[in-house]
Amino acid sequence: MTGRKDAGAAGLAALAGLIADETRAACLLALLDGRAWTASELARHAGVAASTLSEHLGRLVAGGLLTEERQGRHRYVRLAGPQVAQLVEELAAQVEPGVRAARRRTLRASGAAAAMAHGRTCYDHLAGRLGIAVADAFTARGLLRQDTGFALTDAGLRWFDTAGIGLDRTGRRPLVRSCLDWTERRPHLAGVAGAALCRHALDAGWCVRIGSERAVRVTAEGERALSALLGIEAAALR
Amino acid sequence: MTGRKDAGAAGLAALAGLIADETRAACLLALLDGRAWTASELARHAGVAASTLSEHLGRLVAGGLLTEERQGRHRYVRLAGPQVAQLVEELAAQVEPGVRAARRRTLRASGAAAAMAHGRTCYDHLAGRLGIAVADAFTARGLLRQDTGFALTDAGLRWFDTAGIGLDRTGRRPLVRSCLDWTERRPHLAGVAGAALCRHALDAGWCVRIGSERAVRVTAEGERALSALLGIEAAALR
DNA sequence: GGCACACTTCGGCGGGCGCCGAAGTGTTCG
DNA sequence: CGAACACTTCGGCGCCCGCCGAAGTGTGCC
Repeated sequence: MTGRKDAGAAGLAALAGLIADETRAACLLALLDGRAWTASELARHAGVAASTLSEHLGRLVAGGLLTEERQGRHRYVRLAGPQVAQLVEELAAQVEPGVRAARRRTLRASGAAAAMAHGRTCYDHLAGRLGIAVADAFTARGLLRQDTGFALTDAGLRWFDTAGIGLDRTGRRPLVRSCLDWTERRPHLAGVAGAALCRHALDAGWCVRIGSERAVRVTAEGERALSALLGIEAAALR
Repeated sequence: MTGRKDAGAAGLAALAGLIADETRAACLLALLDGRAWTASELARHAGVAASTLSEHLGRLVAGGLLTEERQGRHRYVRLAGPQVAQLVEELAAQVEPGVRAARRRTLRASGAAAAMAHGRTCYDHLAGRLGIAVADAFTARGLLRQDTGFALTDAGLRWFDTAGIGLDRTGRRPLVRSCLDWTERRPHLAGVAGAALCRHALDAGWCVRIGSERAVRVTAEGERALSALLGIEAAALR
């Protein structure tokens, strides 16, 4: 080692460099809703010209953070997978302590922020107070073990089975993973199980998306289901 | 939302920007050994002038990724905590797929790389084939559950107790966490338990550091202990 | 006290990157 | 077919950032 840099350093810097731009960061955060956005939607969201955003998308796709899907004159992009979502989440969670002051400044300037804190999706699973309530209920009922790590118990596996929520255990993705919540600073349920639960909650009408953002609202039917299946009191969701 | 960027985007970009420089990235990777380095050591390691590195350190400290400790005319820096190590690890793990080709090019150019793949520390816990062997042995003996997440079992807690390795469960840090291994692409044991085990392994002479890098070598005594306590065959460590 | 050493500050240089608007390509729709 | 639209490519501009060497500050050693 004559003083030259590590081979990995260049790769690490390049990957971080993809995120190290405010416009690209805004795109990645927007795409955390797990859906596909068009280039113009992202350009409007980020407040830059279409031509500028086109170049950004090119770099993000080339760097493997996004995948694209062309349909006619539209270019749809989405996060390349759960690993990318996890990466962005983790970076964002690390940022929060510093940004908290700013958030306090804006106070509850927007009702949108309040709705996000209340309940939202985090790529493909539930987050916010709703996500925390679910994770806590799982833990309290002995379905999820959080004291010595983060794993479903056998009772937890049975719960998914009896609830009729199938878990695909064939892939490489972990069955369950903890994901640090931005707003609550506590872990919620991610991984295959978290995604399956979220999908079921949306499909079964337990909660519905608010507007075009990531925020979700629990329906009356959802309150009944969460109370019956997990013992979550409706009050805890408000 | 008139088209202006999210408040979080600026923070995310700023954090990523700290890592998005090859010199700073090389420093962070070097500091993954969990020890404190002086500014000149890092400058030599990264191959830049002392003045250049001084500025980099200033930014990393200001950004909260490093903490510094002045001793006389030396400036010692280290990673600010396990969260930072985790962040860098995760980014680096994401990079690997792309860098693999390059690694294959250099082949086993350096024996140092082979030693690192064999066994090393990853901030404060064990990694490499050694780390994987330990995690696998834990799992095979029913001490660690990896199929439904990643958590110690009650038997696992007892194992630490009888081995005389204390676990501090008072802090905020999770007792156990999975950490994706760069070289093996499989999870190994991190968190409080991983750190305690690594510390014990070094203190008890189960393994020793090779040179000044992160690589470690299992001693004859270590082979006996790992065989007796975890049923790890010495052959699996070579 | 004087010298060696670790680190910091400063000015200056060069390169890279993000931004835009204008022009070009391909798609959809009337 | 022509107009509207989504996206891309290209020049050009300006700024920021990483680099260095030289000079300055503080510490430790003889």
